Amino acid sequence: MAHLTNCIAMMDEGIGRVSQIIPQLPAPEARLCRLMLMVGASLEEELEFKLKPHKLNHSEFLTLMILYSRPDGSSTPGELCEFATQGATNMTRIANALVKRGLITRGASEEDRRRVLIRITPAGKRFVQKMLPPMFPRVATMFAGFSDNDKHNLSRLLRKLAHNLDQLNSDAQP
Amino acid sequence: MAHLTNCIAMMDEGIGRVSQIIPQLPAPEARLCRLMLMVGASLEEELEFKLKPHKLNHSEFLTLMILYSRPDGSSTPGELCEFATQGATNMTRIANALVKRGLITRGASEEDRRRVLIRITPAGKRFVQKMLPPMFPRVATMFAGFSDNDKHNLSRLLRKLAHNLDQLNSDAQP
DNA sequence: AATTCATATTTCACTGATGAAATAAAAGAT
DNA sequence: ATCTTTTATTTCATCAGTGAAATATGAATT
Repeated sequence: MAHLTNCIAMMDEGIGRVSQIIPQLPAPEARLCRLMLMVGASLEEELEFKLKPHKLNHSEFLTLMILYSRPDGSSTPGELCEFATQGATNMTRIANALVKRGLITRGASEEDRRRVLIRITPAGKRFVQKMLPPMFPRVATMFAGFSDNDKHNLSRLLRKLAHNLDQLNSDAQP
Repeated sequence: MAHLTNCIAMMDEGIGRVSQIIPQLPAPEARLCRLMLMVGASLEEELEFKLKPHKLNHSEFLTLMILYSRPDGSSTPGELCEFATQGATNMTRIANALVKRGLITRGASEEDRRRVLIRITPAGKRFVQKMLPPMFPRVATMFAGFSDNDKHNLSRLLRKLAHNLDQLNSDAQP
């Protein structure tokens, strides 16, 4: 039963008590942080759960989806590293796995022959088109009871939060 | 520079193109999912980063904070497992680590002697009171530009999402 | 009192991810 | 032509987390 709801209730009480001991605590913001962390982790779990039957992990799925979403179905390891937030070593591994399953191909770029061109195969496209639709119902259920306004607002606020996080991280490495 | 913002822009275009190929895709919901995942992961990173200097990982910190936030400063492994979303094996390890550092103690419960009573020590309380305040500025910065209304809305929407996720997971194991 | 259940720990093994440094190949700069 | 930089891969070593099953102890049930 209601695991997240439980944890959230407990967190609410906890932060309430802590902010009595430490009044400088920015309690509403701390609550939002914890909420984001809990819900984010739960969502991550849910995703990995849906991917397991297809023998994909999050990074592999993300990489494949990036390629699928490209007009020409292709990219380079470097670019994929950035968007999938992975180190180069890992991207090599991910590509290895996807190549082995025939979902992508690796080839040398024409213009710059240091670069490797990664391209989704027809089989890769079919694979995505087959695995994606069964996820839709659960995704829709997650946002059951959200009005269009709610969705718009959540989107706006998450983007604002993302922007602030980028600021934080750019100040860190000058 | 703006890593998250970059990834988000790319995700927006990507989902736009995918939903042209697969019209049944619930695009706004899929965008919200990806946003949650990206921002959640970034927040997680930020937290681990702040914890590193104190040689704590997320679970250890969370466990310590739960104890700190209790009126009597105590709990049991079983309860901590639930709220920290950890297996029993792991909780034993976490407790070991915190005991070794003198932040908590382990003792047998009076009422039920199968149970172990875990209690934060005065040193543990001092530790928390010392490590917490330096985090406040960064937490506040994350929500810079959020009106009270924004915060209230974000909180409300995250809780609603959490509730829906709980539903999803309870339907799964009947 | 014997059996079953609940709680926590220990042992063991494994998986998964990670990443630094060395290597290779090609482009760009001097 | 040589040196430097960019890009990707390989090698190697680890680390972190995880978790199932066996063990130990005490409570609850019969």
